[in-house]
Amino acid sequence: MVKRVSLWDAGCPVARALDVIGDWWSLLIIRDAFDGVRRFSEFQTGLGIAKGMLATRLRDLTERGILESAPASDGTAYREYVLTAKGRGLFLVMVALRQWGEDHLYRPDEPKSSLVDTETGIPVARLEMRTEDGRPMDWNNTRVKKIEDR
Amino acid sequence: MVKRVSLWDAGCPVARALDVIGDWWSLLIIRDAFDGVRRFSEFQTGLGIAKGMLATRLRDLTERGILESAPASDGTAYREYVLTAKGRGLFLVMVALRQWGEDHLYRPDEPKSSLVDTETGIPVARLEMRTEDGRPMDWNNTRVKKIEDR
DNA sequence: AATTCCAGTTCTATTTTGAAACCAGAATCG
DNA sequence: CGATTCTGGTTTCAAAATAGAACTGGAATT
Repeated sequence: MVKRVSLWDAGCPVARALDVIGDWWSLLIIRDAFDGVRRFSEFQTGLGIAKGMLATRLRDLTERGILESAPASDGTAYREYVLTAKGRGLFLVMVALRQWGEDHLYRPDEPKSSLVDTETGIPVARLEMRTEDGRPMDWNNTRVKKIEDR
Repeated sequence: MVKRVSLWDAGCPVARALDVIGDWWSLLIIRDAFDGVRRFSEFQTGLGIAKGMLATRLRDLTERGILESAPASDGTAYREYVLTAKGRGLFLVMVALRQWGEDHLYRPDEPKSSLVDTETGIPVARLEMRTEDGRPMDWNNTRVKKIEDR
């Protein structure tokens, strides 16, 4: 069927994640889902995606357990797509992408949106990496440790 | 005539980020770069990517300031590709993807690799989101605030 | 000097995508 | 109620991206 390369079996969690949500549209659909978009037509007009693409993406994301379809909340007989727990788990990925985008992809004079606490309006702090015992950590102090199974 | 869609101008940092690194191969190349891969042939055999694809991806990533090409460190006349500061800024995206992948894409009995401190071997802690004043935060407590500039 | 290695480019066949036309069932209008 | 529009797709087709193989030319190795 799909001749496109997959690195699922390489055993790298990053490769697996990209296998699931690494195509062009998936993360944008998920971003919109985090923003409260639920209906086919909302995704379609909001993203400017072709309907055929959207249909297959929504189906794939649903099959993969990232979205699920539920009866529409407005009482109509239609259905809507909402994030599952697994899908909501991608929020930190979105935040990381957002922070990187804000840092590197805006001219200084360009207006930016920002992510804030709904109640207080206080912005989200930068994500940071620490060891499990709480010490700050830097990318060049890390390595990937293969765990032999069992 | 049919241009591939770009959401750069939507003003969303996530959309911009995906515009730059959102295609199928880029993040995998960047992942390998974080793992110390530098040479064309290393990327190529490591990823199983077609040479033509790799060549255009490396060019694009270089043009976009994520990689830069430098004289080879082994003394030969070849060149190698290394992450710029902007590229290294994607580390948290990788960590977020990795943690999500570990959480949701492995069967319980499957071996996983993990990211640890080079010195101590202590694993990296889970990323978490906090407000700037240090209170933990959840995805459903956030909203995107548009900033009108100037 | 001949051979192999490296980093590509070029070519072609196959997939994927984007856009538009079409469609059936649900909802809305008059 | 019947006619019309809305919703959520599917089908169709051309254009673009991709995988893979063959080819290239300079660098390194023998």
